[in-house]
Amino acid sequence: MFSFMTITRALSDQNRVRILMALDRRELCVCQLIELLELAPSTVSKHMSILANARLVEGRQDGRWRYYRLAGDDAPDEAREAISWTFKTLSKTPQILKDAKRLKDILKIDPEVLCKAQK
Amino acid sequence: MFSFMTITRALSDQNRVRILMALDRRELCVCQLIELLELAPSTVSKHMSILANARLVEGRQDGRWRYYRLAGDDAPDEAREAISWTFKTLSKTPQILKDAKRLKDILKIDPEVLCKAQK
DNA sequence: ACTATATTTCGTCATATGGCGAAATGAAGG
DNA sequence: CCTTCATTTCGCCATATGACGAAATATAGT
Repeated sequence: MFSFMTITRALSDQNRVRILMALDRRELCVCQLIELLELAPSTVSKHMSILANARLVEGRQDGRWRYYRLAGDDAPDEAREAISWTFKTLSKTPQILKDAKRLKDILKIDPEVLCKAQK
Repeated sequence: MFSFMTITRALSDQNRVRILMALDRRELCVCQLIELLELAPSTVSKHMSILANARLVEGRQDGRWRYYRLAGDDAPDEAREAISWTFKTLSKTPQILKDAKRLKDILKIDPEVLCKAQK
């Protein structure tokens, strides 16, 4: 029950759900998520720790950057099922389609440049 | 997206999830849920309105009593899928089994008597 | 080692949420 | 219509949550 509640509480914030959906079939670094959501770095970082704590995402360090991706096969069933329910439900919604479109542009920018531009 | 968030926010409270699970294959009146959760009537009532608003449960008036049951076929797919994910995930957990056991005893008591005893 | 910089942690604030009791509402029966 | 009583609504309080900026941390390159 505890891990279920951790998942539902993680999913109960719109920005975290948008992050989850943005990670569809690719990993993103924190500064790319900052750019997408237009939130402060510290806020996004907090969201990522909540999502990671619920085992919905996994982080990977690559040099100065930290990349996050959706939970893989090693994650608990509960988390993987939550992810597929979320995707099944939201893939075609306006907000998520809008984010996907915006992400296309963000991904064109070299992360190096993107991060610098954020200062 | 809005209705999805309404559902995840409804599911993000443990007492509401316990209520949902208690409604497995039967309807219950508010005073029975009060007895199960040991919360104030006003608190349970609020929880029910949040669950109903998310279309996870439906209410039915029967005399002085109001009965709630899980959303049926008329509910949106999102809600029905949320319910089945919840049941699939939690049916065998200690808290829910404990509640089911306690409910057996509560159901033995005539609602009329139960309500009076709560005053 | 020193500097630059991507991310996290910490402290703080405003708002949201869950809890209760008191009062309002609505249905049944005198 | 008046009372009873199950439930809801309202007002309040304590705590939780999401936001930010400043400071701390960690890594790459010099």
